[in-house]
Amino acid sequence: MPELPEVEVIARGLCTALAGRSIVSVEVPGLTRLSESADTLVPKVLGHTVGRVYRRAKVLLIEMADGLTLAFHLKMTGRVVHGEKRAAHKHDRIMFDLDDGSQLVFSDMRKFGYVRSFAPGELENWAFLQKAGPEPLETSPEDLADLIKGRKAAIKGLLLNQSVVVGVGNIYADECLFRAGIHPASRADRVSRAKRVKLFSELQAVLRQAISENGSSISDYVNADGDAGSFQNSFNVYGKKGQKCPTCKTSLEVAKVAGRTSTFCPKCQPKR
DNA sequence: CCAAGCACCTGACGGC
DNA sequence: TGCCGTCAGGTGCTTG
Repeated sequence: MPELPEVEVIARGLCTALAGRSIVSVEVPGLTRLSESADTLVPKVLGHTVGRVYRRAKVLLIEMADGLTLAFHLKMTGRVVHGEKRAAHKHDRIMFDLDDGSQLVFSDMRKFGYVRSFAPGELENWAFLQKAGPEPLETSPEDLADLIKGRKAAIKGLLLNQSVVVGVGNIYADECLFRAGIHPASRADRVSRAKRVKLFSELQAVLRQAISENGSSISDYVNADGDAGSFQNSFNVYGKKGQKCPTCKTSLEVAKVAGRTSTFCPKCQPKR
């Protein structure tokens, strides 16, 4: 999926494209899993005008002028694309026709993603957001470092844990651990505070750079205009098992950490 | 409380 | 070719 940078890029693109547009009709082709039935979702959104589009954690939020909010979680393969009205494609889940003739399409090959609606004021009561940790780009590296102080879990698992800090997935976890020189399986309580601060500084840098490069496209991700990102060209380690470390030329290795494939340099990211 | 493992889905790819 | 196992950007639930 789209991690924080990808959802942020989609949200920024949609905010410009959708603000002021109203929803004139909704199609639900091959529906499999909305969090509520199309019968109740569709009437709620018809006729509403988009106020703004933004992101919280990895969730894309389309807020209508009256406060009604649509929340999209893209999970692994979800896409939200705005463009000219077209016929439904194979994995399209819900299509919103807008008053200027354009169309917003949510598609999701693996069907893990979902769309749900919140009445004005209800969003803040959503359990998913209530248990979500802080935004990594709106919190100091020092404060983030202190959040995992003393934890015995693998540091990568904590990066991926959305109740610790939001927005980080497998790509950006591996990339910031490499930049900070920390082995993904290191217990957080065995990593010095200076190293932890370094880790979150690097996390911020990598997220900001990824946003500026339109996100990372492995196979599914495209932005709101349907275009791929380019940050995948800047990966140091993610998906590069067996290739040479860009710093020391050692062959990159993989390990399962917190259930996820983790690629790292055994020399630059020593386990201790 | 924490962490691990599996479940949810479809498709792509590599090995035989 | 085809079948089978493995893997994939995430999260939620169950189990220990």
